[in-house]
Amino acid sequence: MKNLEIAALFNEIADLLEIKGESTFRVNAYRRAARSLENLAEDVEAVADRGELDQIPGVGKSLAEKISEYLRTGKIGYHQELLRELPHGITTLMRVPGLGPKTALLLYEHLGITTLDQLEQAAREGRLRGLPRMGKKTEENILRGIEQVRRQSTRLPLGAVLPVAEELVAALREARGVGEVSVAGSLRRMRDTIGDIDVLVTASRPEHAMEVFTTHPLVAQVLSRGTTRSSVVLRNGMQADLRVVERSSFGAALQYFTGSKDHNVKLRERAVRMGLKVNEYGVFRAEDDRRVAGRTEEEVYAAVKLPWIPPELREDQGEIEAAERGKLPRLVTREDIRGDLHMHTKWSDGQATAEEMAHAARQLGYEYICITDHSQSLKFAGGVSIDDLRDHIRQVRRLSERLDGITVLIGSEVDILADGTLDYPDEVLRELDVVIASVHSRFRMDTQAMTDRILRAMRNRYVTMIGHPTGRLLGQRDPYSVDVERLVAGARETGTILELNAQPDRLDLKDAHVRLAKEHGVQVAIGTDAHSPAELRFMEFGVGTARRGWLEPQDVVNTLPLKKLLARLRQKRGG
DNA sequence: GCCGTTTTCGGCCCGACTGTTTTCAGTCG
Repeated sequence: MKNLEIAALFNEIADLLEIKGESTFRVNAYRRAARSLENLAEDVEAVADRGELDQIPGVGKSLAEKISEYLRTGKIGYHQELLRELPHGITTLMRVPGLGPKTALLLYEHLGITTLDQLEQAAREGRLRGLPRMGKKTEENILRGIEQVRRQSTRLPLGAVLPVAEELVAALREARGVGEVSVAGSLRRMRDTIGDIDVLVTASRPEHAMEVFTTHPLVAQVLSRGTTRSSVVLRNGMQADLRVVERSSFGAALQYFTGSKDHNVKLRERAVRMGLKVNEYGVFRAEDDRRVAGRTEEEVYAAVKLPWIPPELREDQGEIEAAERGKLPRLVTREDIRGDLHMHTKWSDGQATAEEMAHAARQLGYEYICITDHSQSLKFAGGVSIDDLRDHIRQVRRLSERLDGITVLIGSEVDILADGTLDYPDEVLRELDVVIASVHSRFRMDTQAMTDRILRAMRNRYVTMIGHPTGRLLGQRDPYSVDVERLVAGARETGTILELNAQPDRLDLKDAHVRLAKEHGVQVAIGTDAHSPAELRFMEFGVGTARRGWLEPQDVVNTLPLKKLLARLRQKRGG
């Protein structure tokens, strides 16, 4: 999969063009195409083979040609040309917050700086302050910025950020004079990773809200503090922004700062065509600047003749067109979820008993759960022997009889062995309600072998679903090399469900793949893979990702009531 | 460089904040 490699090259070309002072529109064209490639569910090579590169949003004739060139030669000539004018390292300077293309060029031309190390040294020696528009303060900011880049250059998983954001939101809700409070940005869109936290409030005393925010115990450093916006760095290294907006503009500001950028650009272009102007203060008539909307998001969308669009869809992936035609999906919600089919207990590497998990699930309002401990070969995770599994089956059946208000099913998360066979024989699998087949070993196979391996497991009639189908661990491990399109096609053929694993560092399948599954009529099961009662709450992250993949309740098997679920689970076995 | 209910040229978002300046450039979102 060369999607990310090409996206990175386009981003570097954009940086280089920006440093050269090229038209921002041209620069943005490269950035937009890069984002498109990052979000593409498909292998760009497959798109190229079909001759459909120019169908990718933001990719026209010129960029399609550059993509083909890269696929052919592993290089982009234009990129090489730019690198003959400017050194590669100069773009890394732009990763320092507050340091943009103009400053990068200045540093290079005057001091020959092309690396963070050189920049740090120059700043420490006080050599920056002699340059135009550079003072002592800028020097200090650059040093702090370098530290920030080194400490944490990547985005954090949604699951690590949401609790922190909720703490900030709670503190602001309690602050005197604060009215509305909402997170915005990628957090509100439930992206799998988050770059920074955006919070919006209305406040009768803005300075007090700013005080509460900038002095919160989670704050490590205040970057800026104004009357309408303040920025801080939190203890976890992440940046957080608070904006105070007028009540009459709250909806417009929320829409604006929720993004995504591409969604907003398209929305504003639509507004312009309708003789309107959309900004963070409201929707205005172009002719006389009269405000026609702004208090709520619904109002803003209505002003451009669209229904309200759920934040999870706002990625310019066809949602505006769907809204226009009244074809927005009725997205699945947490309340639609009736049970959780993937969790572990003390029988393998979990922390609680089956009964404790069942009680916790009942608290969440579930009708059913399924206990799915690891299979025998997964020794380090306490894999269950066949004899023990038979005992567990009896115990869970008794437990389910005994408990009121919830049904406990028994299953297993069975290893897919290197050759695609399973870690228990069929006569054991057939006694289980749910068989989740997962890859936990031999990650480094090539695409063909890995895909064949999983497809073989799918062809087993007792395999209900494939667990965490791509094996990624956000920020820790890349997905194993697998052809998701072939997996989806295989799932479709065999009637196998694909899991959307809701562990915050997995979220696997990811949003784009979830959508691909839906488009091919493949159903998904959202499972938490919980290893403790508390982790059952990870369902929220899974639902967020499902919504980003446009899933409706009927696309998710664990929205089914128990009877229908059992029928669905038996379907593949042929009754 | 892309894109099209203003279609093959001429748009493409724009306001807030900082640090330096003495009226604004650079950066960010």
